[in-house]
Amino acid sequence: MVKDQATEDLIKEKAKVLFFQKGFLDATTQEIADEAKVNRALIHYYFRSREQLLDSILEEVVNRKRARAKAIFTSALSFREKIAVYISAIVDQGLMYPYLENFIISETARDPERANMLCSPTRTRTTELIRDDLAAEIKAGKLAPMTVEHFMINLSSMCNYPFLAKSILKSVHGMTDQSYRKFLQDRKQIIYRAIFNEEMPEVQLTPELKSILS
Amino acid sequence: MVKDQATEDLIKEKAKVLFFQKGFLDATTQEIADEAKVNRALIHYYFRSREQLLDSILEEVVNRKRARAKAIFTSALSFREKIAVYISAIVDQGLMYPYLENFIISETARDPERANMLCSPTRTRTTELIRDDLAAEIKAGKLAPMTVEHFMINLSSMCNYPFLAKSILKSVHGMTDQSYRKFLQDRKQIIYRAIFNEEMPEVQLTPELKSILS
DNA sequence: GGGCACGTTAACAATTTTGTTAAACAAAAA
DNA sequence: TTTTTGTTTAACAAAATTGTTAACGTGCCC
Repeated sequence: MVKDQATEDLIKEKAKVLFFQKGFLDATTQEIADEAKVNRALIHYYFRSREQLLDSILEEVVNRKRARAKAIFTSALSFREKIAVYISAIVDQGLMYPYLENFIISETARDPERANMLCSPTRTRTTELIRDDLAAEIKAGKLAPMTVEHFMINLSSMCNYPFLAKSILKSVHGMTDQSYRKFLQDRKQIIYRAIFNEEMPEVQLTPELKSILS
Repeated sequence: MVKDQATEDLIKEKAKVLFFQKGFLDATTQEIADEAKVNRALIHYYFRSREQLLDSILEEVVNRKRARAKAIFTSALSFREKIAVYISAIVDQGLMYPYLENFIISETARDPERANMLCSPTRTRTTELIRDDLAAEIKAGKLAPMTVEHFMINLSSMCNYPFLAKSILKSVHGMTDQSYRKFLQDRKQIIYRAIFNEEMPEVQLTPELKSILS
């Protein structure tokens, strides 16, 4: 024997390519196996069922998102710099994995239990990491009063929705792939301005942040 | 003979209940037939295939959205009032049909051709209806400069995303159904303020608008 | 080398799902 | 009453999909 973990990782990796990059959200076990060039039975051997493979992928990707958010929001940056980096990270991630959000949305909609599983109370809540910073901004009169929940959702709405609605946007505004990507790049500034009403600062990333965001 | 159009409408109607309200986005033809209490073959008799039933539903719902938007944006209201009404209409629609956006997003992602079909160049583009108003606001210095595309997407992102991410939101912030609905009501003001940086006005709807939005 | 442990494969079984069809049926027209 | 037209039904066929299993292969330890 020589493969072991390697095969399991390969299957997961190729499944993610199908789901997140090729957008084939209802890929069958056969299609996943083909993509990984392995026998379909191996998927069951390693993951028991298609469902559990999806669970495993969903959990991994959500944890990864959480880890990135945590790294950003516990960094030494100023509040507004953190938000700038966060926006940029989400948009960049969307450009790299265009259907990742579709996957998360559609899987949690299909079975809301999954959302609970992923957000157990013991996990770090991103909202808690910015609650005080946000309150300070508001108290200083630099931001219209709102709860941290509304703030976070304004933020993630504007970052994520354009990826979810990709085909509609492209149709409605007659965009090519090229101009769609340009549009998303522009959005980084647009989103920041929509939130803070000022220009987005250039942020110098620490090596640590750089590596976790790559 | 007595049914005809009635049966066809019934099937479509019940399918929409399944998709938009119960959130069963991958309902089978059998499940649709059960919901409508008709024989499954009738679905094929009237709609030929499951796919064409979905097409028909998707087209209807997108046209309906477009018609509402057009009614709002061609009304006699001021620009900011129009936006206030638009926000309110979208959120209310989401409360009524919680999975309608999920349906649109997942169907257009599954087959981007559909998005083209729905947004043919001959259709009225909502963006065109507000382009001039928006330019005037910006010129008057009442709004940060941005293209009408970014403006519209900021708007629809903040309105629609909270419905798409419903289960995640509820998990992350520990919301009940009750508090989730309250949260969405609050968002109307929050979204308006995020865009215009001022309180949302009370708008008196004309009877015509009232009827098309009901 | 022989046996062990694990990975891999092909074949099979079971289920689900879509789409078709021929017959039954019901109302209106002739 | 018979015919005609369009609707509804049950039964069937075909395809797709998931999960299981028994056999096979391959390296490794003794």
